Amino acid sequence: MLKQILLGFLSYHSMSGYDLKSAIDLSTAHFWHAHHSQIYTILRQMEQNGLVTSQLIEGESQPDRRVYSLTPAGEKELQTWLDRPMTELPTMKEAFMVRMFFSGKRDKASVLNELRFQRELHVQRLGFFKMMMDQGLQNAARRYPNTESDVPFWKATLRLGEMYDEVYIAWINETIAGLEKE
Amino acid sequence: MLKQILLGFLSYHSMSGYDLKSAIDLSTAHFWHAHHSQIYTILRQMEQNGLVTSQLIEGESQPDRRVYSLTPAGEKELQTWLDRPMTELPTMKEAFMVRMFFSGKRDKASVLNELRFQRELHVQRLGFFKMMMDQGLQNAARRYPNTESDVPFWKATLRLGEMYDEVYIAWINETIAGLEKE
DNA sequence: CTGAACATGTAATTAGTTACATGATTTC
DNA sequence: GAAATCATGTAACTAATTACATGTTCAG
Repeated sequence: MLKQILLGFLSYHSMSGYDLKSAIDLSTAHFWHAHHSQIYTILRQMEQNGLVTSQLIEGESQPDRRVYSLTPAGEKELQTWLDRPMTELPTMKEAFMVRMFFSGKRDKASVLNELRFQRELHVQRLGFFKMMMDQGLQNAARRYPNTESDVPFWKATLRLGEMYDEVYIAWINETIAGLEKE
Repeated sequence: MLKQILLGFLSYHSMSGYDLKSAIDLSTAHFWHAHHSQIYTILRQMEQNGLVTSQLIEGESQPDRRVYSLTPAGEKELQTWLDRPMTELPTMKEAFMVRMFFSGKRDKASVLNELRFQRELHVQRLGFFKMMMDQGLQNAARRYPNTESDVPFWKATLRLGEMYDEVYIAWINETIAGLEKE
């Protein structure tokens, strides 16, 4: 999956591993994140497979950068993947639910604390999503050409982030209320 | 994470890898699933580390079963994990959002089809959640002793599944409407 | 007689995380 | 003078997926 993300970003324009890491952190991280180590590794791999090419750009005062560009093969790979619709439910991995599932014998107060802490984290991220919705997206779109048609889709993924955190917060409130009245 | 799930289920009562796989499919799969190959591998691993013990039970007409039980060390491991609250947001991996994010240049009709297909899948799963909420949970709790205090937590994770699918369906409707009016 | 359910495993591969490793420049 | 940002990589390890492999019983 990370391969597709890198191909996708490189289809907007050429960039370095560092740039890709920043782009991911600012946009896809809430539904798919990556460590820089994995990004650099996969970029090298894709280069060997002819999906991207790289060019080392020497910086005088800044560190050198290795800038990657899509090859026609890489572009085709991305298109092929996009053209094959997903026909299953995406699988989730939600560590917090695992904890909740097995919390029946835990001290109730500490479960409540953990829930409140999680709620705070979701509230914070929700704020970030709202801020991005207002400002971040416009800036991103202006920076690069030919991304007008992408904006509604970027916005849609952000919107799910918002809705998800809202529902998660509602779920925490409901769960806290349920535990307290027992 | 799967290790904790296996420890958690074994804390209810002893069971085989096959049983664990079924239990996961019926309960935690929507927030954490596992293939049988991984389950069997981790059980062996945990046995070597002294967290569980196993006993081969020969079946005359049925195949042999290897039944695993928690050791005191395993129980302690589970408790230690439960007692250390989660202080970060759980990381998500949502392949469908990756597709959406990069769908700006796709044929609009095929994106709409994919969205409608996903909606159908969520509607189906939502039905399953509602059914489990009504019937499944009671049966599960009755089957095993000392799980009364766990029921509200099982229910809570199911409830999040419900809420999540509901919000996902709402998001799909919103997204389809947005794309259609463009 | 066909498929589902029962039942368990290994091997190969891919993906992802954590740790190790370095070093300049800019901002507070 | 310290911390953040820029910038790239490798190594070790853990986790997860896919494929290979086998065999019985029961229901329709």
